[in-house]
Amino acid sequence: MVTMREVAGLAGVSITTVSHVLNETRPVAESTKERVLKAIEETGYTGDAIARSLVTGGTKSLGLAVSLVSHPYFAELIAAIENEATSAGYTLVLIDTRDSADSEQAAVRMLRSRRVDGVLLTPTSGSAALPELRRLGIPTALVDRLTLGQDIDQVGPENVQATSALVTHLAELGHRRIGLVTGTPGLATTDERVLGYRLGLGRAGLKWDESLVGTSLEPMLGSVTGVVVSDHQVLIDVLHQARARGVRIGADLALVTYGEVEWADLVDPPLTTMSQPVEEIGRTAVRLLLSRIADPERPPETIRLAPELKHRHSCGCHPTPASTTSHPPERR
Amino acid sequence: MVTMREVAGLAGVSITTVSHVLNETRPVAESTKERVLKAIEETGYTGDAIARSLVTGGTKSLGLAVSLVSHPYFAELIAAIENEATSAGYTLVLIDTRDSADSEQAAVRMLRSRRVDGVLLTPTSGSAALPELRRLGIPTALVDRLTLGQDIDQVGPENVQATSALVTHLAELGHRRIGLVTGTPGLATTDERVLGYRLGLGRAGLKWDESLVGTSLEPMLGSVTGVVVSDHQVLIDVLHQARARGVRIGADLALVTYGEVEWADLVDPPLTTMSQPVEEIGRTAVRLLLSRIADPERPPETIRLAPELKHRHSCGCHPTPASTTSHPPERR
DNA sequence: CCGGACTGCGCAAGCGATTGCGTCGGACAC
DNA sequence: GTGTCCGACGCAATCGCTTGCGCAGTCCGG
Repeated sequence: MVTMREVAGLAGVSITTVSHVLNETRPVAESTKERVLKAIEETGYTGDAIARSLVTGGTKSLGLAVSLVSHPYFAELIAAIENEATSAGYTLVLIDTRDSADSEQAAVRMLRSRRVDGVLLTPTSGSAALPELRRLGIPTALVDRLTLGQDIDQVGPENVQATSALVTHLAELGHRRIGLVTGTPGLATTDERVLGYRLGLGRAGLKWDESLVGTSLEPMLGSVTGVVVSDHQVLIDVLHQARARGVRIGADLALVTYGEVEWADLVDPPLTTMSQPVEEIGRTAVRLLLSRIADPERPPETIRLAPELKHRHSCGCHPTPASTTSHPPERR
Repeated sequence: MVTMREVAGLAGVSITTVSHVLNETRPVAESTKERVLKAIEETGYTGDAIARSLVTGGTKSLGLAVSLVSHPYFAELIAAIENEATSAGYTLVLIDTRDSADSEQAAVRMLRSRRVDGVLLTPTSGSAALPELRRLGIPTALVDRLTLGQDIDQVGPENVQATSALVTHLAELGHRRIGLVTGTPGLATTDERVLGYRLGLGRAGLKWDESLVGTSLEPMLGSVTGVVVSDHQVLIDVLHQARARGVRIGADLALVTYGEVEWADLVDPPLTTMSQPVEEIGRTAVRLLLSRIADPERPPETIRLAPELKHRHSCGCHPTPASTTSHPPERR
């Protein structure tokens, strides 16, 4: 690698000067500056982030510790994060938490030893890494899966009201027995959606029935006329199960779902989905983290971004501008 | 951050000893070793990869420079790569090439300054970064998009024979006018698939017709009875276009496609796809890169992994064990 | 002609690790 | 008792950069 010493030699100055022209940290005579710049050009000098970090303390890098396997919007989210980070001059160090507390712990340790300036984390349930990060005062922002506490920066979708709205929609269409198929139990996101489901039930004057909630459609198949699917992963299962049982979505079973998938309008019937602002979540997370790095004393923020209902046909009603305000027929 | 000095102080030894017990680079008395380990435990010492790298030269990190936006299997690929890298003790530095030569150049510069031990690259067309990497002798492996030359390590799908097989399948079903809808022109992958398409045409005794090849289904809609879709991105467009025009896939138009998407069997009809061994591509790429890092003199390898035909219904034939060997009716 | 202010740079001390070389005891052979 | 060897460990240089301090000139007012 070409070092500052070489550049300095070529330009006939000290490495001090080279450093100063590079960082513009003190005035350098125009003519000298030019010589240095030329030398840099000639040698193809890139600088050594390692050495620089050693002395400055910062690394201009952010750790991204997420669960690669289980994140439905992973690609989009990561792209948004990468963009935002890069344009702020930060590099991303990616590491998979594998959705296990141990891996997560190891991942964070790794990031710590790599001295990242901040960590973007999608915590697993029972995360031990989170308290550790806080104890060490490492700037951290949570993405997508949030904690109940308000004492840390976090960004994620609004789940309670949104899920409630999904239930409400089905109820307004006349459904009285509405099921909920959830994703991985124990995750904050899952819990919140269950909560929203109950809320929606309550608002529609319907009663909670434990047998209508589960991680699979199968058990509730006979007893339900509408179903809310709370997770992308599980959506695919649900669709398979319905097909296997000959249940026609939209006709026999109204379905509304989380997971704005690219194929939502390619299946039959097109899926009515709750679409999350993934990109905005990613962007916001990075901003939050960067602003915390800049000012560690700033009070933590919890940001909930509202998802958007994409009204299509799987809920059983054909989307017309005012469809949800009409009085649908009573069912069952 | 807790440094080796603190640990050494606590254990009552020199930092030299701490370093040696950590790296097992020279024998240390059992009792001393224990004291050091205990001190490490107590302080929560993680080591400082930055400082370590400065002296050792290596960083135990790999740069992953891919196009985030345009990579269909991105999530899977990256997960595979992350896994393999992590289990080899390497960390991933992720950066988006944005599929532009300039961004790519900047990305690689960045990785260079971060002193990654090797680079995994999905080159853009007209990549300037590639020659630079080679000139500097930075270990590099190409993923997914390959170059024609054999003088660099690279892993990707086999495209020519696979595309040819797709065409052959349609031809065997009796189609005489078979179109090709391609992804981004100029990419090596696209070129290879076009080549495979011609090859398949030739094998079936069909003639190349320029008007049957393009990046959109629309123009060839009337004149074609079967179509090969060479890219995930474009597949969605094609499906939309077909739907908009009232063309029934499988019945009016036989379709075979690249892009083994998770929803392939959820649409109607289920899609016959060429499924790429994404995970294996990722794993292999990392292995190739690591082995190059270990032995820079090893001759470069080009590895093509064969995709697998997932036979479903969109090609117009119902998949039965021996369906492709039967004699289908002549069409058109 | 002198002193102070300013401009333009270089010296050298770190940053936190690794590692070649040395030192220091004690065991053992003679 | 002395020499040798070996096991167990510490000293200090080094990696490439940043940055506090200080020094040499120049310019200008008094």
